[in-house]
Amino acid sequence: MQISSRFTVAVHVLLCMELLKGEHKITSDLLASSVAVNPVVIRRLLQQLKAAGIVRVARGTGGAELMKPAESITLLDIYHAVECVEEGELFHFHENPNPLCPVGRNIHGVLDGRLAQIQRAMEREMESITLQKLLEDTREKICCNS
Amino acid sequence: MQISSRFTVAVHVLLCMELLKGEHKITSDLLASSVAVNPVVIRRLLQQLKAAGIVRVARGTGGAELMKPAESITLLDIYHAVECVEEGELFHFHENPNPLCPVGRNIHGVLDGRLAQIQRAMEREMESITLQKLLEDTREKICCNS
DNA sequence: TTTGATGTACTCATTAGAGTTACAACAAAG
DNA sequence: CTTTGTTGTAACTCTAATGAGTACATCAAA
Repeated sequence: MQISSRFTVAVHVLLCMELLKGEHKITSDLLASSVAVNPVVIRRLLQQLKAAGIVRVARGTGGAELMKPAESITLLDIYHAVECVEEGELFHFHENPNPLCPVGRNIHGVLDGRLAQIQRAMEREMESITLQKLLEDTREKICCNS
Repeated sequence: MQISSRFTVAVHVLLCMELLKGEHKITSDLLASSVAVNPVVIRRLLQQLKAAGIVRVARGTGGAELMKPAESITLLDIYHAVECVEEGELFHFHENPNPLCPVGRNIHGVLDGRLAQIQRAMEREMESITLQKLLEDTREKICCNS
């Protein structure tokens, strides 16, 4: 299975928030129109980002903004905020291997560490990419094609 | 979402094939009993591993075995064999960002490379782990607890 | 011809994701 | 204190992927 599109949508939304602030009030409708999904999907996503301390959302009056500087928000933070699965659980392990089989009895002991190692490699890479870098890349591209 | 348990089941199955050969004929029933799933699930999995050139399955008479030495089978090979998604598609990207928004217009250009970079990190780690290493780890553990 | 496997077509249940509608709760402006 | 424009959230549908299971035709070798 793939990692949910909530992740790429979340990055998209955060970029919008920083790049369009000033020009527009950042409402779920505006974000929904940029991403091209239903506004309710955006609102649900904003709730997850809020719970993770990444954004603030103004109820009533409307509008959302970052709660931290973009340099201190990494792709890993965003990933953890929007992915529902427990930390350290990228891989789905089959539950009840047969303890009577020498392999079934030991498969967890052999594999668990390896799987964690693979996941860590992915997370390290995510951690190395900040929202700030993506903002710079985006600004540069906007310059070229507008 | 998590990576399907087909992956860990596949690793389990391949370890069984090497460690139990000689002692038992490697049938889907035997493997199913060690993994604790339905034999049909195992047969379907073996078809995918066969298509990837990793195993040979004896129709009629029954029995399965590796087609390559365990040193030359990596976790990445197994992952590619059993995961249905296209190569390079760990992340699910939202399809139609709004080209009228400067962010929507550029989000693919900004993110695609980064996502590929993250996925490569994961795949490099998978590639570094061979079935042979896992076999050695398993033999060692079996020694200790039998 | 018997035997014990595999290969595969079905059906079914469960789960996660995503889309949509509807509406109560809310904050600020008038 | 009422209007206005939003957010927060419940309820529902739809789709796709996974996984479980049954049944049976196909097959190879004894």
